[in-house]
Amino acid sequence: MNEDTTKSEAKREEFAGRLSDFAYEALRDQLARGAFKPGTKLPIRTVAEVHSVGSTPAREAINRLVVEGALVMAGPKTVIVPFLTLEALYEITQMRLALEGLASARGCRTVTDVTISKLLFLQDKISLSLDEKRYADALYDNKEFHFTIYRLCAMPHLLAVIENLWLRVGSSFHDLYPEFAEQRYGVHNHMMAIEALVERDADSLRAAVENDIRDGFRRLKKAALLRYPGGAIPGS
Amino acid sequence: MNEDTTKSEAKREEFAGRLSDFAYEALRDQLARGAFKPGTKLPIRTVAEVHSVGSTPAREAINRLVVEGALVMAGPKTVIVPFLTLEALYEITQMRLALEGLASARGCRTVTDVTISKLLFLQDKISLSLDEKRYADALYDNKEFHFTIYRLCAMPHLLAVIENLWLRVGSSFHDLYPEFAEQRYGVHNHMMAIEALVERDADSLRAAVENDIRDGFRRLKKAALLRYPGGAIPGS
DNA sequence: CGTTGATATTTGTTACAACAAAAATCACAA
DNA sequence: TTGTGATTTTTGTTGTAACAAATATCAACG
Repeated sequence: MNEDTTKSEAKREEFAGRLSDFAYEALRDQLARGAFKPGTKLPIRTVAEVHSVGSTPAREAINRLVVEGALVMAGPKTVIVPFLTLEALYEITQMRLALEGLASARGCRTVTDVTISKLLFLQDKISLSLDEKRYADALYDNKEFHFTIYRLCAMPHLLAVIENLWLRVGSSFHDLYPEFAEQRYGVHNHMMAIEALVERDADSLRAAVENDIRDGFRRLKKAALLRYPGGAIPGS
Repeated sequence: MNEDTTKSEAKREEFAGRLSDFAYEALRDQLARGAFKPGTKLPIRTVAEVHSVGSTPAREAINRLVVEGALVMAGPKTVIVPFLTLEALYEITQMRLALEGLASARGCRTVTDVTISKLLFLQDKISLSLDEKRYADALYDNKEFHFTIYRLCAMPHLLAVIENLWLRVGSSFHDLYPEFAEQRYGVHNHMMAIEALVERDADSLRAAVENDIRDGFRRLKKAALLRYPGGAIPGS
């Protein structure tokens, strides 16, 4: 655990539902935001105390994230935030290309004007966030942009798998925002995607989405190599 | 639970490792084999008793399978073996086409003669099993055939996701063996795949694998519709 | 200064019990 | 027979404690 994990007893008290879900969502959001440095250990009792839940819900939340691949076991009794090797990042990127390409191509024909308006609105927000160097906001709306497209295909199981892939790479963004986002990443690809949607051109849409994913991979790779000059990011 | 779940205290006693893992593997193998009828309820205490473990490991095993999508929640307190709707089956098939196509195309160039021999051997076993109507054995070796190809690409994360997709459709095979396997399903596609590997032709290999997946989907659909004439298999 | 080995601490695992909520049962009425 | 409502049973959730195993600590030694 690290400095970012402040006791959130207040939030927990107003949370309706299972404590396991509360702990899971709290941890997952932190991971997606890159709040943890790769390698950070997450012991049950610490997670339990930080989020003001018993050890059973804490254990359950951690286990779930391990099953989803968002956390990994570094020993028989140690769960850590994963270091993503370049190989692993590449694999996940290949899966993203295949599945997000599929989702966007499938959804293209069902697009409506309100969706296109929403995408334009989101793209404006992203640009503004980048201008003001609010990288976390930009990343959040970037995700919303993508999933607004993917939701068009109405394939919930596919969506769930894609969401899982995003979660897995999320933890790699720790402290990489500036380098990652510096060059207005994605703006051009996003506009291409919107144009493809306007024209109901599934092939163009898929191409734009794939370009965006490849672009993101290159940028993330570059930013990571800048921080871990050894070559590959160690671990897995 | 049903007739197939006999107390397996003996196996549990000789099992080294966490009881959660023991319970998980036991349940998962039953699911993959289609041992449960869709809709079967799996209460914690029952699973615990059947596999001779406490309720904590049983709960953990069930939760893990729910996260993996192999079991689903039918109510706030009820976990069941999922009914697979035609829509869900179609979605998973689309993902399989994308990911297993990716894996086979990537692995094609690294194939060796020993792998090809293994595939020929497996295909012989499959044919023999079908001759003798040992459908479960045929299905087992069919899986081994596919994953022998997929392992060639050396992408463990991709493999894990594919394995998960197989697990999710596994439970739909309950009592469908005869209809599903009757027409020597897959023989031709498998031979095409082997020939493509011999020629190191990635495109042909991908095509053969995709054909096999589509064929399986059609057969499963036909067999399921035969049993649930209403149209779609209800639930999710 | 680095290694090794023993000791102390931390940590995951599991069983269990109490509680609240959901699901099943059953009787009764339409 | 069917729907409905109350009652009984089942079931998931959570906290806790005991245990064993792994990890961290630290001192002695090369």
